Amino acid sequence: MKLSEFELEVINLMWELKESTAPALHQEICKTKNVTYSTVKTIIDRLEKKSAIKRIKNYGRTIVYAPAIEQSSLQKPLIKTFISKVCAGNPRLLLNHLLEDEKLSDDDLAYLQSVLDKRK
Amino acid sequence: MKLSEFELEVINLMWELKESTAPALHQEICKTKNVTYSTVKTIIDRLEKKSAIKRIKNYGRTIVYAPAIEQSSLQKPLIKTFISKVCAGNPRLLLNHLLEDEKLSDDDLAYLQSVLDKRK
DNA sequence: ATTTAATAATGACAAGTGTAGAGATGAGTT
DNA sequence: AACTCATCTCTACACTTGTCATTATTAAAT
Repeated sequence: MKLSEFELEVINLMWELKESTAPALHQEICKTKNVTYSTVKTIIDRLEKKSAIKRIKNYGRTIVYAPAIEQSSLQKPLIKTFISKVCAGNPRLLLNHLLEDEKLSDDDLAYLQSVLDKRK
Repeated sequence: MKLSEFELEVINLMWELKESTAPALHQEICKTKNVTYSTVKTIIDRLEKKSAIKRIKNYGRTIVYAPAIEQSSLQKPLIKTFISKVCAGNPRLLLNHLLEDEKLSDDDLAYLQSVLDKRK
């Protein structure tokens, strides 16, 4: 399955919220981008056509959607592709960004350390 | 600047090779994908129009191209976007892939260790 | 029961992308 | 000088993507 950037943005919200509606997602997205309800709904429709999300119930006429695929099932191939395409043979920058800008949990750090120990 | 996936693939080769020609790049890409010379040349033309690569000389009629932008100038924003879009708040999988599948140099590992030490 | 305001469905369009064929052109070969 | 083959240039086309307007529909308010 291949999702566009915008589709990815929407399904990410969906994973975060567990379930949501078109009006709610529109509001959420409007915090960062100025797009109409129509635009967001189109993306939702496309996600549905791709079977990435599904309708689970209704509030009045409002459709409630939920993810139909797992986050990791999308992440894995994307990560592989990204690293090979963007960081081809030179992962240092990525590493750097991860360590400096992302908030790694203590758990993540401990994991990192354990891997490093093994490598020695 | 925004490059498509295919454009990215080609300019990555270019960074690796320092300079190259359409026929050479075509051959290289054919190792993994079955595309015609025309297709590859179109991508090269688009990269040129976007000023991502430039002509530096000729061998006979064959044009030699070289990157016109730095690898890191593209990587940085892409990495930021990617992590926020794909790994939204959950960088563990990415970390994992980096550590397990990518060949990190000793230098990279030492760097990692030094960052970890500082965090303690 | 009517009206209204919100939500959904449909259709559309320009730009970008992957893909390639056809024709021009010229460097090297005979 | 003529020819040929590799390479370049130009054009094209279907598909995806971001974007939205319009129209249909119906729950809720009057």
